[in-house]
Formats: sequence, structure tokens, C-alpha cells
Amino acid sequence: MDDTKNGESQAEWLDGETKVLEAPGDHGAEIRLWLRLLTCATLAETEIRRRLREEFDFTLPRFDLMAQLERAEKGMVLGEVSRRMMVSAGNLTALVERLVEMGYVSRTVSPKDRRVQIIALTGEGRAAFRIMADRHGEWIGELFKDLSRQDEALLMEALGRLKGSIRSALSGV
Amino acid sequence: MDDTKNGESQAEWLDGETKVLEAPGDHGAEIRLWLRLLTCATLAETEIRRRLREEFDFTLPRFDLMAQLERAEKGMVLGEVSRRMMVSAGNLTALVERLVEMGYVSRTVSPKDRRVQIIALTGEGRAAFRIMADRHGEWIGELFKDLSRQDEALLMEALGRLKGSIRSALSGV
DNA sequence: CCAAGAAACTTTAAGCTTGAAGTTTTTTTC
DNA sequence: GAAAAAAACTTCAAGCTTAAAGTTTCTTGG
Repeated sequence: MDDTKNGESQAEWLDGETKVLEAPGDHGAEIRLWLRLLTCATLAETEIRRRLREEFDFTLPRFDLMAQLERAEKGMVLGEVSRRMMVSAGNLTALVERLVEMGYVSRTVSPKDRRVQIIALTGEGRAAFRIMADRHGEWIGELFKDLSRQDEALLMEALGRLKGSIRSALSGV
Repeated sequence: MDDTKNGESQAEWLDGETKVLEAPGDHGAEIRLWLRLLTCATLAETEIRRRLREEFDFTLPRFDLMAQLERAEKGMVLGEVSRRMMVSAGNLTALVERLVEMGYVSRTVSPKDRRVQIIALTGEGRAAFRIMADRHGEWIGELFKDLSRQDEALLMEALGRLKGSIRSALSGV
């Protein structure tokens, strides 16, 4: 970016400046892409939160937790929920407590290992989630309405590769 | 998804089931895309937060605020920062206060309108931001490393359309 | 001018989130 | 078979975030 300063002798230009167009440390394109991705995520997420609150007086973290539990008929170990949701265990403690109080979730100590908690949706929780999840699906459909099938497929693919790229960077390759 | 259950009489298949492939209320594809987008955003953002903390003992919200101020040579009205960052003004109050305490940001009451605060980076803030922003750029480059030029361009385009779709849904069209 | 309304914040209560430290229970190692 | 290490949480302090309510300062309509 600072490389565009231009009042120097021609020697400087010839010296090693093929890089002007593609400077080694220039990640401008990636940063703009990152910001756009973040904007999409933030806009949609904020709206989902708003509607969840207005329509159901519910929060997104609670919804996400219930979504994880929905697929596990027999419940799920807390640590597994933590891993899947990519949040800390400490975070879940309070979240689960709230949902237990509401009667949406049950919490049982594993008989095999008394350190382990097994979390599951109650019947009531399952029913409540079904209703919210249906609306949630409609909202997403609405927010993504103008996206063509092709764009959807294309985004799915490319974001898959991005996810792989990030994961590989995180695993220190 | 559940629609793939297949052992029924052919009558059922003929009955009204063109929709098996495209049920009216099925937003499965969009939801999967949404979750993938969110995963990418979360993975990258979490890592950026971690590195910002480890390397500079700094937080992402503070970095984002300084990033907004960096381009405004003469400072920026608080409300404008709020709009650009898509966060509430109440949020910024405390954030700005912290950065003022650190000496990175100055806060001035506008002489034209005493309700208005003008926020700007100090020299020290600008210098500190430069250093962090350079590293930030490198991190993004690293996380996006395995993405081809073509994928980048393609994502930029398609996410632009997604952004448009979300925005149009929000403006109640 | 002046009251009503709008605008630009600030304050507050509630909730999410994390990293670090602490507890209990199980597993490993010698 | 202890002591040490590891695992699965829970607790805590600090920080971010928002919506709603409150304050101060313009702006406007009469």
C-alpha cells in the first residue's frame, strides 16, 4: 500500500519493483473477501437473533444448543455438545442450566462415569424446538431468497474449500 | 431428507409427490449453506481473536473500532462509527472509553453540536494499529492460503449477491 | 420565543463468552 | 496399590453486546 509512493528516481522503480502489482505482504483481496463474508454472517445472524427474541422470546445460543440435541435421540455428553458447537464447556454450564429450568432439557449423570453429564431434549423441549426450527428455516429461506440455485451450489463448494483452508492453517500445517 | 423413505405403495408416489424433490417448506439446502458460512466465519474469527490476544493483548472489537478510525484522518462522529460497525451506540461508549484510557483514541465534543462526539486515532494509536493491522493481514492470508484466485473472485461475487439478498429481505421488500 | 419532538449519546440490566483456576472422578504409571 | 496425570465438568472474573430507559442538546412548528 505504501509502495505506491511515486516520486522516486527511476532506478528505484527498476530495482525490484515487479512487486508493485503483487506485493508480497499484500493480502488486500483476502481481507476484502473476509470482510464481506463477515458482513453476510453478521447481517443474517443479527436478524435471526432479533426474530427469535421477538417471536419466541428465545436466544440464539439456546436455539443452537437445542439444535444439537435434537438429532441425538438418546441425549449427548456435554463435552460432545461443546465440541460440536465450538464453544467452551464453561459456557454450556449456564446455558444448560437455563434450559433445564425451562423444562426443555434433562441432565443426567452417566452411571458409567460420574464425571460425565448426559444432556437430552425433553418431550416439551422437542416440541418447542420443532416449532422454532420451522420458522428458522423460513427465515433463512427468506434471507437467501435472491440467491440462485447456481450461486448456492457454488458457494457451498467454495466455502467448503475455504473451511478446509482455515482448518489446515489451524492444525499448523 | 425424511422424504427418501421409499417402501410405500405406488399410489402414494403418484398422489401429490412431485414435491418430494422440492417440498414447499424445505429450506434444507439454504440452511446447510448458512451453517457452512457460519462455520467459516466462526473458525476464522475465533483464531483472529486468539492471536490478537496472545500477540498484542488486544481484543477484536477494539481492533475493529480502530480500523474504522484509521481511514478518517480528521476523526469520525460516534454515530457514524456505530453505523459502519453495525453495533449499538451504547456498545461503543465503553469501547471508546477504554481506548481513550490507553491513549490510542481521542474524543472531542463537536463545537457545532454539543451532543456530538468526534473520535479519532492519536499518533500512538495510529502507530499501534499499523503494526497490528499488518499482522492481521498476514493471518488472513494464512487462513485463506489454500483458496485459489478463482475461488476468491467467485466467492467475492457470490457473497456480494448474498449480501444483496439479505439486505433486500431486511428492508422489507 | 417556546413547547414538543427529535437526535446523539450514556447508563443499566440481562445475557453470552472466554480463559484460567478449582473440583471431582477416572486412568495411568511405577 | 498408591501417587501422578488426565478428563469432565463448574466457578469466576473480565469483557462484549444489546434493548430499553434516561440525559442533554438541537430543531421545528406555531
